[in-house]
Amino acid sequence: MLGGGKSERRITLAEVASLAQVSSTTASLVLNNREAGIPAVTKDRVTAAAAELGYRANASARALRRRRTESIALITDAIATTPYAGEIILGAQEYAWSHEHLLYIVDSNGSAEVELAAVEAMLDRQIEGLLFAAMHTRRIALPAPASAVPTVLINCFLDPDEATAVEVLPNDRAGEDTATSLLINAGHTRIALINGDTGTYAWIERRRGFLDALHRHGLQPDETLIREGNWLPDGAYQLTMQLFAEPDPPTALVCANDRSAYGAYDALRSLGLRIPKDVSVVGYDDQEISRFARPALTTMALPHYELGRRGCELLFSGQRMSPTRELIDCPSRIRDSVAPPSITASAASTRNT
Amino acid sequence: MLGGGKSERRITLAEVASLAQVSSTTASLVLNNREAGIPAVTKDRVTAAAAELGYRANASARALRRRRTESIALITDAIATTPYAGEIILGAQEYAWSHEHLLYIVDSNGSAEVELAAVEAMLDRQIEGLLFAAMHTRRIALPAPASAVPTVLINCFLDPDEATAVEVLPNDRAGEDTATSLLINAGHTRIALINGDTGTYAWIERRRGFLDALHRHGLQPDETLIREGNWLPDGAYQLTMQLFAEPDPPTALVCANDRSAYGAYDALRSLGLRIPKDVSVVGYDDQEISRFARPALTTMALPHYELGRRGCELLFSGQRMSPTRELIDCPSRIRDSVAPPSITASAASTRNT
DNA sequence: TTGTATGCGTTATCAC
DNA sequence: GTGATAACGCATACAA
Repeated sequence: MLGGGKSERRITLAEVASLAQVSSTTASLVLNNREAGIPAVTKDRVTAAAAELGYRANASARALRRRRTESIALITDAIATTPYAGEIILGAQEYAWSHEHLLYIVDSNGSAEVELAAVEAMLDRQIEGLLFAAMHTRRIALPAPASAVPTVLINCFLDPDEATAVEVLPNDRAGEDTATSLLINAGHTRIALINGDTGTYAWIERRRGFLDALHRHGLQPDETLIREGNWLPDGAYQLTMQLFAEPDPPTALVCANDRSAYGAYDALRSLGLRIPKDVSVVGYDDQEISRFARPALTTMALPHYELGRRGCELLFSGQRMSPTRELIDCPSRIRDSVAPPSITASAASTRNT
Repeated sequence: MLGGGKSERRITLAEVASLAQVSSTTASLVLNNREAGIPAVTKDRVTAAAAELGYRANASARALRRRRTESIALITDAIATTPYAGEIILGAQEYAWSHEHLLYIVDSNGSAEVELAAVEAMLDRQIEGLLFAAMHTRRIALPAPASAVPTVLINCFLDPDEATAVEVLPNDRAGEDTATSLLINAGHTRIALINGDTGTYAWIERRRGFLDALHRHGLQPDETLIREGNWLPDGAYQLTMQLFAEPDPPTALVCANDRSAYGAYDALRSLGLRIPKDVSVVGYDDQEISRFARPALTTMALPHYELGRRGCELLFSGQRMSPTRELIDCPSRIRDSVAPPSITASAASTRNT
């Protein structure tokens, strides 16, 4: 398999040296910019010879000798399921590239077995660092051999008990705080939270952020306005219908993800309520289509690219990797789904009480 | 940068051989399953020693010697901009993995300079094959050095003049034919095409497929029903409004991409037309949100994963790579946006003539 | 059946 | 300043 292409043998350092009439030692010195005080003439002869022959160092030989491969690896779960999460890869790759490193990538599909095998395959290849990334923020376990090499976790984290790695996570808490504050600053006081399933990082942190915002603005959270769906439009649709069937409905909805916001949109529309005139809505995740929704959805973006980039940066920073958790802010995407509460809507809701 | 991890020195073959009390030759033979007629006892001693020490071959040394790295590279443009296009990476990576190869990845961001540098960096590392992938189907140019190694183009193609590579592309033509046929089989005869900008592969092929379907079913294409937008909702919105402002409007819309379909949805909704009761709509691309749209959009999926996988498979197949173009079918996603034309709608359109 | 010797291409050591 | 020479870890031709 994988037979060869135009296999012209590659030029070796020895050939360059020979053409330049120096030893390969000198050639190596020159081509690696080891300022060992080599006269310019010699230098020029070597570089000229290298250029003429189109010499490029054999990375395998160099790696064997130097014990450095200038490669790192990124191990992910389920790349494909999350649109735009691929930007994590991009961020990591671009940072690595800008530091003369290349990136290997393996998607484990969530299989611990594959993860382990992948780490071993990478270590065999003498990679210099390891990046683990999850497409949805979640807890993971590190394959044991990973400890042989600096490791950074991107959008995932270890069991706090054995938290022994550098972690980079989106600041969902601050993000939902921001989103909620958008509503509060617009004048809303009865704000519902449509969350997803219980237990995940996003669920916990976004809920916290929601409550943070209320508290900071001196608003009492109303537990009856905090609901749990399934992160999907249909769940949010149901919840929205319920919320507005009850007395004193909210004037604004914090949907913990965009998909839920779409469900809420549908529900509100079928109730004859206008967005944002009658009800304001914010989402989370900034899915592509949110920009095109009508009205365009105000939401928080996940900093996928930045997570990948920063994770890689931390890996390269090479400080003796004291276990830390770094939070990356989620930028807001302010669009058209938020407005001040309408008199009538709030009056109506008051009347219903 | 990138200082070390727990740098326990790795076990070498020599150490295994020494523990097993054989020469490194024998150890090598055993561990590489070279059935050179080595007695089971010796074999066992070696494998036991290797296991005990946790020996794993140094891939750099092996690559230097064998001249094979068991690595390939994927060079992409703009991974991030297309949701789900990342599946190309996944498909390629999984196929490579299942054949004991690892995948390097570089995103060139469309820069020819980066592409060239990437190819050279990859060749330095003695990769065995090269994959080029574009996130939107398009023509690309291959950096010259790429010819040193087998190369496959995924979702992109060369200038036909110098078509000298293996190409794997989505069969947009057959796909749009299928989509259009869905409408025709439902009974529609006045079908409009809302296409994107002029000139791209998708534009050309989807248009062809649309016409193919009409012809095959004995329908005369009506040029006034073939419109060009901008692949975006707003363009499709305008076009839809125009189409339905004219006499004898269509009863069904073939939108050449899902985003256009969303724009059409909005336009139809604002015209008070119901989907699919009054007007049927099909899209193309199967964006995530199409599943959640109301009604759920019938559309064609791009076979990203399969493109990546098949591309990699062709690379490995290693046939002397005669330049070929292989088309991968786009699976249909049949949902709720297609229905037979309503009597009133078709009656109305006839009346208007 | 197994071991010795050599080379893969590069870099490091240490003379000159 | 420059050049032999050895060594990185492994695989193989050849010898025994």
